Amino acid sequence: MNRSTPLALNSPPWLRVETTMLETARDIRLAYDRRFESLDLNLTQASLVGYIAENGPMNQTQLASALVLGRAATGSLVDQLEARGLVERVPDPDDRRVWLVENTKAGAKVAARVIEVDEQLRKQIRKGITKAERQQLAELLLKMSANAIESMDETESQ
Amino acid sequence: MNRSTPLALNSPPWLRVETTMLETARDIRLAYDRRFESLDLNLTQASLVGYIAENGPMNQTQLASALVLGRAATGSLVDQLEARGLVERVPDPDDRRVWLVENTKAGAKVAARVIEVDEQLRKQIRKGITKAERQQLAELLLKMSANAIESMDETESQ
DNA sequence: TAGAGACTGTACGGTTCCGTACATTCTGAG
DNA sequence: CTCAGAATGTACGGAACCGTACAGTCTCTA
Repeated sequence: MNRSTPLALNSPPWLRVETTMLETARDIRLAYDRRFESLDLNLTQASLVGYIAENGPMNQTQLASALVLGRAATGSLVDQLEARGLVERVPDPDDRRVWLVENTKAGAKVAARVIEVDEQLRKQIRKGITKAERQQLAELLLKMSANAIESMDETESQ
Repeated sequence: MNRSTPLALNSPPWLRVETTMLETARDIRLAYDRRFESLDLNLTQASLVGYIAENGPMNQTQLASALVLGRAATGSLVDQLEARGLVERVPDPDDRRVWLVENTKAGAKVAARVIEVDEQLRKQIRKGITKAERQQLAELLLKMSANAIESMDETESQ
């Protein structure tokens, strides 16, 4: 046991389930980061490389929306990966504004490992949880997401 | 519809449920931040004030662990709130190293609003979700959390 | 065939948090 | 009593993002 935080149970009373989720998300992100450390990547970087591997070259705006990041952050992310020779920017022949980001050979190799690692870890995280439960979980999450977004829309118009 | 990101469904294929959760957590945090904007607080600040209101004065290390934050971050959080007159540091009579952080009168007032706002938003986020579902959701989350942490412990010893 | 408006990527400053190192203070073993 | 080791809060540098502003391109309408 090398963890000071004793799990979400004795957490702030507000946010109950909500807090639990925030913390679970944090734990999962951390687990992924740890796992990708051996590849010298964090979760975001790994996602980018992996995403390109599965969906082909793509411009930065598309990447940003896929990764749920801003365009600026995505740009600097690509900078980092490009500096390390994992991806490269090639001009889009149809639009001189955009770069198509694609994996280099090295990047493709890393991407394969990324996908492997993801599958492994995902399996571990899902241990003891049935497919039906997962499905229900996903539904609830989406519902909460939608509710949260809806609540923001309301607040805006005040 | 004022949202560019079309929800988690068309997100990176890896991390499926996991990604959905990461994003849901992000949405919820955002919704809280938005909601607390009217009090000029973000979720973290609000949590601190609210937590003290319900649990009484407390030193920073305790606060840090309750908020799942580092001690340094907690310190600067208290700085901010102290500068705004919402909390104050009083010396602990039993230990000259520690400050007891407590709400000022203004802080207590804000805390009451925080708790209200939390209750409201929580209700909205839970719309269409039964208590049983919430309970199951919490269980699944805790299980995933535990799995994630366990996976990190393993990785360490390699 | 302009020219307004939308879109793409980048620059920059700001925020929130982490991790490490540090001075101060407490605590317990001898 | 003393002194090593633990704990508390702070200082500082760094990472990851956001949001805004901007220059360069495209695109569509008149």
